[in-house]
Amino acid sequence: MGDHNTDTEAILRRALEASGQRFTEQRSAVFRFLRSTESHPTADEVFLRVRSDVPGISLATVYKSLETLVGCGLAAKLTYGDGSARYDGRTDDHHHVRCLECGSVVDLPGRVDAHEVHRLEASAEGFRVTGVRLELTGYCPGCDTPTSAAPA
Amino acid sequence: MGDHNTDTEAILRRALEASGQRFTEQRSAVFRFLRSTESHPTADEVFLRVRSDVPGISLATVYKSLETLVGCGLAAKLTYGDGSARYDGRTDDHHHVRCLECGSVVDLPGRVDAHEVHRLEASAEGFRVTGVRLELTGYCPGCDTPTSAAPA
DNA sequence: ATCCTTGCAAAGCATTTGCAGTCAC
DNA sequence: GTGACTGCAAATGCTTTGCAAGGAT
Repeated sequence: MGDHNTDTEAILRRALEASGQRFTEQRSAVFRFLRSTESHPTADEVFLRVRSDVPGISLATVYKSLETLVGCGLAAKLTYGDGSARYDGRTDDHHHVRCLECGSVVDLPGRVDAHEVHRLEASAEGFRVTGVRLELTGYCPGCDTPTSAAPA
Repeated sequence: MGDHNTDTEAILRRALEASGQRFTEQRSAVFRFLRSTESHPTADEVFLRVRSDVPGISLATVYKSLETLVGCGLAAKLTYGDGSARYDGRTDDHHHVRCLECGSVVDLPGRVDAHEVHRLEASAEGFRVTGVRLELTGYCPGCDTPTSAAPA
């Protein structure tokens, strides 16, 4: 059946090799953590967490590793207007809901209809469209309380 | 028929007054420029351009004015992972296409079907959804050349 | 007259970079 | 052995902030 950690490592090795880059403990730990969580962590959160696997790792290396993973197509970078970027270990096409209060980002199970996307693409005259990004915004269960951010 | 500049100024005055803020030449110039362009300028671009109307204006004031406009609902802030935020004077719900090469952002005429959005909202369990953001990415006519960013 | 805004300069923060030592291949 | 990677610290670039002077109501 294949060991999960072994698979993950093999995926990383293959992707790195394909672009002439080297497999390192640091990159591996960052990749493993990203794959293991659905929390869309910031670089700093990855740093804090990965320190338990690779004690001496530096924040700069975490940034570099994340950038490498994004470059290999093994992770995605999510940017909102709220301070730091977040990273997503899921590489399949999917959407997110984001809480405007606490900033948490959650995966959506559904996907926007491809026909709709094509229709919009057709109106993007002159552009060669290569991607779509869709994001819902609102308030998560924990933040949607009478005391915080009451509806208009 | 209504004078366009007068209308724009009245809109701003009303919105500012509603939130206890004051009408100033600087805010007016920033708002006027944002309304007059479809280029989704960065704060710095707004600054450079608005200097011809208000010679002594500072970059800090441009940032503050933009923030004020966003707060009043008279502008929107667009954030991508590429350096600086961009500002949009259109406040109606619409989508964008963004060039991955040069960073230009263009308005899309169409809108994603509301039923599709509701379907996705339904899958965002626990969240109270208040907004959608959809963005196409790709290469604009000027950047989509054989020499730059050849397809895979 | 009140107190919101401005402009300036300094601070803040996330991210990137230069470089010497180290490690993967 | 070679060239890529790491860790450190300094640098960068966008944005925000503190404060005194100026301006809107």
